[in-house]
Amino acid sequence: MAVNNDDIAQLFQNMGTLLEMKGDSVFKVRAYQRAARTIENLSFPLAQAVADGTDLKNIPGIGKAINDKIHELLDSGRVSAYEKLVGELPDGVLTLMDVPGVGPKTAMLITQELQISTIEGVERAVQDGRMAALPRMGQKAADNILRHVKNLHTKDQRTPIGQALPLAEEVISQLRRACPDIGPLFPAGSLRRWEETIGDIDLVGTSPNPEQAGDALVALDIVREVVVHGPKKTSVIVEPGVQVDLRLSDPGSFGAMLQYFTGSQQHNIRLRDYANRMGLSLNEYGITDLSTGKVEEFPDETAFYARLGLPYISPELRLGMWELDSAQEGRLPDLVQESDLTGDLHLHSDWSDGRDPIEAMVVAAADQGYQYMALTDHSSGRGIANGLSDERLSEQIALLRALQSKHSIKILCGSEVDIRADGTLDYPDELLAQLDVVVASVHSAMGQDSETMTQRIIKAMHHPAVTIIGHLSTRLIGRREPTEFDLEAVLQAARETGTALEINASPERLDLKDIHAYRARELGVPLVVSTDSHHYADLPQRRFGIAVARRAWCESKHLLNTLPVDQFLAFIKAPKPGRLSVFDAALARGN
DNA sequence: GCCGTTTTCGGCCCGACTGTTTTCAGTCG
Repeated sequence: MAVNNDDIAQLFQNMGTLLEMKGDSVFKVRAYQRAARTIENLSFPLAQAVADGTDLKNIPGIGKAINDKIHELLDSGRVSAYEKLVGELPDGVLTLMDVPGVGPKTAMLITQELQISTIEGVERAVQDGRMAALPRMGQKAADNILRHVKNLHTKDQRTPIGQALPLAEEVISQLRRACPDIGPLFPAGSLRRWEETIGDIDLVGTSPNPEQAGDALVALDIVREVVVHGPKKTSVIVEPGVQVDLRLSDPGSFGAMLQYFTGSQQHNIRLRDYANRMGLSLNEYGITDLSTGKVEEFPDETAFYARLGLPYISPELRLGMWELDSAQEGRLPDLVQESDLTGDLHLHSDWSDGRDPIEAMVVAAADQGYQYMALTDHSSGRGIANGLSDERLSEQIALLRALQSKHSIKILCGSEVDIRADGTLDYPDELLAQLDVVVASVHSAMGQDSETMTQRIIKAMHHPAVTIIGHLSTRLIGRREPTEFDLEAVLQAARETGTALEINASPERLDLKDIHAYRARELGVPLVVSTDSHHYADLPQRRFGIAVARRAWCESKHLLNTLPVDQFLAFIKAPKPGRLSVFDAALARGN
């Protein structure tokens, strides 16, 4: 079986944990954890890189020892040092770490003293009093463990950003009503970095009276449970089971606070390491000159980074990967923004499974400030989505052409055509040829093996009418796993055939995902951010798609639908694969 | 285990909070 990056990252994460349990150097532990974080954020598969002869030691955080272990894993399917560690430690220690509040030390204590290796065993040990009797334990600590175990059953760990962001906005609005003297108040953490799923909601703001604001948070009706409540930090669980952390500062030091709580942890570790070498120390209150002990405060992040001799680094880039090196060298990308989009190329109406009439979608697109839009209802193979028959599509094309005279926005005739299991499309070629934009998507036979799925998608890309491949992996975040396919081969084919790939902005999809979009950009594949709107009110969801593009280090020029309408039309009117030259020319000009 | 505008050896981010503790260990982010 192929070993993917997530498998490798998990192995190193476990190695770090096991070493920590053994009491090994915390720096060694951190090295493994850093390598794990880096590997899960890589845009390319390590297995492929090794096969191509890439020196992995060029990747930050990977040195000789970890490089050797990766090679050993890829060659033999196992890592002897890891197996030895697992053998030395009690069974179940890693399992117990799944319980929040149970770290390496507690997991070791429980497994060694009570010979417990399962979550169920932990539950029983709390109930019969054995847990509380352990050294450095007590009734309260034991009860807390039980509470977390119970939560494990009810709540699955991470919240999709599409749910977390509105929830954060609701908590902010309620907190403001309850405590009007709060100043600026923003989501920080993974939400501000626009990660596709959120562990907990970090809120950061300013207040003349932070303790009062914490009290107000605890008292909100939506709060189900208080986790911690101290003078500087308050954490609660709100309905429907998401943790919210609140930190407040003086306006004068807000920049340091926001930077600190935006993270990521790896970004902050690297930034502090960098600062230390300048004789500076960073914390959430400011920057301390280590030689004088003097603390400088910063009202905003731009000033904070500037004190370190760095340009502002956008939160979407703060992963502790390559952003610091790029910042030092002045090579940070000028990231694409929502306002750069010139059109939406994936919109449904009530002709198929959308909720609104065609004209409502046209008006909504014009309201976004777009120069063009493509209506792309489903093809007939989507029986359940009320897909359009050949006749109804012909009828719709005629209607759209007629509608154009009433609107200044360019209306493009399109379709979201099914890619059938064998890679053929759901409409005859003559009909497809009449369309301006064809989004070809997989909606069926998602269980195909990787080789079949890869060939199926590539075959669709070779079709002269196919403009864009829609939601490539078909995943639904937290609900449906992505299909299996060879990303590198698909990206290669996209480039060769002049086919664009969609970043589907619907927050339940976000497909391409960030690291795949990153790889696509690296390989010069034209990308599109479309909303797949089924309702006129869905068009603003482009913000989620733009966030993915930004996390992929995309500038405006990397997206096809930032082109002015005349250039975009030139692209779709040119035959494949030569149309790529239109995109490449824009890429070279940098617009 | 990784890394280097001062180093191939000697460093390695930083603080809040809880629970069990009379001064701190463990966990989290």
